[in-house]
Amino acid sequence: MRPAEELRYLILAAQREGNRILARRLQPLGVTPSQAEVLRLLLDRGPLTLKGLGELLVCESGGSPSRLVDRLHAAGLVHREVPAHDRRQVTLTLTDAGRRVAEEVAGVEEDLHARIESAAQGRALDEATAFLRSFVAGLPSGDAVARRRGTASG
Amino acid sequence: MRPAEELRYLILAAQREGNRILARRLQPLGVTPSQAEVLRLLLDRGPLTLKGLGELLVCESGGSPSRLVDRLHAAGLVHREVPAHDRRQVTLTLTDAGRRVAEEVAGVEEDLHARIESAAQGRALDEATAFLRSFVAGLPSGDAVARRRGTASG
DNA sequence: AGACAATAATTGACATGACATCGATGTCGT
DNA sequence: ACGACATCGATGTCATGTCAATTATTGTCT
Repeated sequence: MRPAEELRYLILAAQREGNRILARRLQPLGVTPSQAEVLRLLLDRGPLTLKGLGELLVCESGGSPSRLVDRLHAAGLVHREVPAHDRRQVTLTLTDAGRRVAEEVAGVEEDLHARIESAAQGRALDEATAFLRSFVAGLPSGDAVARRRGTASG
Repeated sequence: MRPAEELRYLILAAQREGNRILARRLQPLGVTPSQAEVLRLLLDRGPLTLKGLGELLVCESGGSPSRLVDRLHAAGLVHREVPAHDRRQVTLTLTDAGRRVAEEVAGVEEDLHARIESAAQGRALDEATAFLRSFVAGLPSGDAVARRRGTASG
């Protein structure tokens, strides 16, 4: 098996398994991994428009995450408001319930990050990080990660 | 941003972008990345049952890939046969058309692998590979990669 | 003002993925 | 033989993801 091919499948496998682990841990909170990413972004970066949110999301890298936000709104976790100065945009905020869930999500993520670091077992993650940064540079979801690395939390 | 968190999102981003690149390149062939994985496995590893295929697939790591194969069968790329000795098992083979497409898929994958190696830029991929192997070890799709590494091609 | 391009979000269509459940079929113990 | 159990696939349901087309609204140019 060519090294690049194995790496490609390992990235696919890691994403799938990481997502499954996260999904199971998030299940008691009633949210999916994608929904959790939205909640965390709204918690850390205050009000966002759908477009602004889309530029920070790694999941749902393309178009606008309307349907993703729809479910969070239906669940009472996200508040939507149409500002008067531009009725094309939608301003998203966490409700009180949404903020509570978002904070629990942060705890769940801590566990997963600990598992990632334990899998590293002293190996330097810098090389892997640099490689992946290079691979996704200039692509939509790569830019999303870069934007989130740029500022405070996220 | 915590290193493990960035790495987590980079893996997600790399998987998404890699999949999009592959999907665009496969579009002229009329197959999706997941379908391409099935075709390649059938090309390299002769007849497979649905269960056997499922154990080698990294995508669709869970249950049985019935619906995935359904579309390939509907497209005339995969032949299904029910052996007499155990009518529970379905034997999958490539049709002639399926073999032609599978061979073209192999060429498309070469391009993507070249792009991966170019993103590596001399960086050692061994560390990244070892880290990801460790992370997915013992999990379904991690085992699938290991099984494929174990034998001849794939 | 009026035509027209640009922007933001929604929606439709299609294929995955994950999980649970169901039906058919073999196997095995008695 | 027969009934419990295991195995394999198929199917239902829900939530993503991706792309393209549509709608509503705003900015711009003449």
